[in-house]
Amino acid sequence: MKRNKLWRLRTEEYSKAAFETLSEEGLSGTTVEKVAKRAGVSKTNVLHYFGNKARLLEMAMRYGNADLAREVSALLIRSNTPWERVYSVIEANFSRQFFTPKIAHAWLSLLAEIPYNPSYQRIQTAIHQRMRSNLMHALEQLAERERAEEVALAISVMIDGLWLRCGLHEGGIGRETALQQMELLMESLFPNSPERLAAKARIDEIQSILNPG
Amino acid sequence: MKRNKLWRLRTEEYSKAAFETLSEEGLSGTTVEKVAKRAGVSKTNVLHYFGNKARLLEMAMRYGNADLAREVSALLIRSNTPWERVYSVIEANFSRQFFTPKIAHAWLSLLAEIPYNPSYQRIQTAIHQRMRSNLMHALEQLAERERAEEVALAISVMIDGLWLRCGLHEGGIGRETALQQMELLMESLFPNSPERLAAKARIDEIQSILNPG
DNA sequence: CTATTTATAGACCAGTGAGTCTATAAAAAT
DNA sequence: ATTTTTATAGACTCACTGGTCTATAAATAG
Repeated sequence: MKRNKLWRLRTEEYSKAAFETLSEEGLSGTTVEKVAKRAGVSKTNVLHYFGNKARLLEMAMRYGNADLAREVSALLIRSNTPWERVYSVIEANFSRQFFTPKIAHAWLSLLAEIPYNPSYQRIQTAIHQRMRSNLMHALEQLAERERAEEVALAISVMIDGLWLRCGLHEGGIGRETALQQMELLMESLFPNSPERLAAKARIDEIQSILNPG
Repeated sequence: MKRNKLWRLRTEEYSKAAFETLSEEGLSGTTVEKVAKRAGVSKTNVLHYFGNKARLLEMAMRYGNADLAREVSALLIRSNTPWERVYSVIEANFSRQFFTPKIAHAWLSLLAEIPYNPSYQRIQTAIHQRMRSNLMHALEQLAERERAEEVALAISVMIDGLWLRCGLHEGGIGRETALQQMELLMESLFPNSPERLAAKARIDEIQSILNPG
């Protein structure tokens, strides 16, 4: 089995279709058949590429994360200071394109399965680990390690909580509210920091250039 | 259909069985048959009381919430100050008996279905609404309405996020870490407040008396 | 140009799960 | 005591789902 371009193209297509199906139908409503139909192919074909449903959903999870990871990277490489790196993580997580109920639904569906599937568990652990690592590299330059540690956790837990709410209650929490909440947290954790606010402003601007609308 | 004592007894039993099954098998692994087996009856009988699976899970959701609600009440009625009421909500949510991966798993499973089922949505909205209301009554006496509003949201989002993490990554977040995180948040939001710390200490004590171990 | 591999689909299979039908035991009502 | 209601279970149905088998078209290799 050598993986051609076609192979990569198809797996990408079908992972995407799976993620979208997940977001519209929920986990219980997501069948291989429906994913195939959405991609406009036969379910046999989907199975041909993934072998079984679990691997399909696993790839859907990776697919969903890839977008976010790119967004974080795009902001990180343009960051010059620790504070800018912190805000890169925050802004990317609430980007207009990604922080939507649809996507949050898909995530929720996958999260719920994590405790019962070691593969998903590993993927999710890696995702959290990377967020923690991104935050820690920046925060260690801004506070002692101990505090950096707990602040990094606070930030990422708050991010998770806001995503949860976004998926839960349609029209409840949107980008604005979420960013306002993050800012409440940041301002409380690090009050009176002009550097922090400057960094926030710069990343906000970069983000609105990269990703207008 | 007059609902006897037997009726209430059975629905309670089966709701509990459903909640436990959910926590051990996940949503996809939870079938009416399994719930019935766990309760030691036939699946026909379970269906006799609930009509269909959706209603069974709906009741499981209410069942899971009832425990928490009692815990909150038990602390609230013993609270004398606004700060104590705030900490009643916090402490109850991380009570040793409830803040466990098992229970978090069950919640996660149900949360994931909320976007696709209006009934679940209503229940969850009510739960969030009550938490918000509990927090607001207290916080309005401690800050202007606007700020009380956003602080209440921050607290409840953080609680949700910690529950999410508790369910996700076995051995990741436990009561100690969770309470430490909540305290980081509270200390940042309301620094240098002896009244707040006194309230925390008192509620902590009451809770450890009500619920030793 | 033929042979082999890869991509795709249709038909099919076996398992399962929700919900119903029928039957009987228990309880309540009259 | 008899009739009606409620509780419980076993057998069954029907839909659906993941996955396989077979077949064919397309592509690639030799």
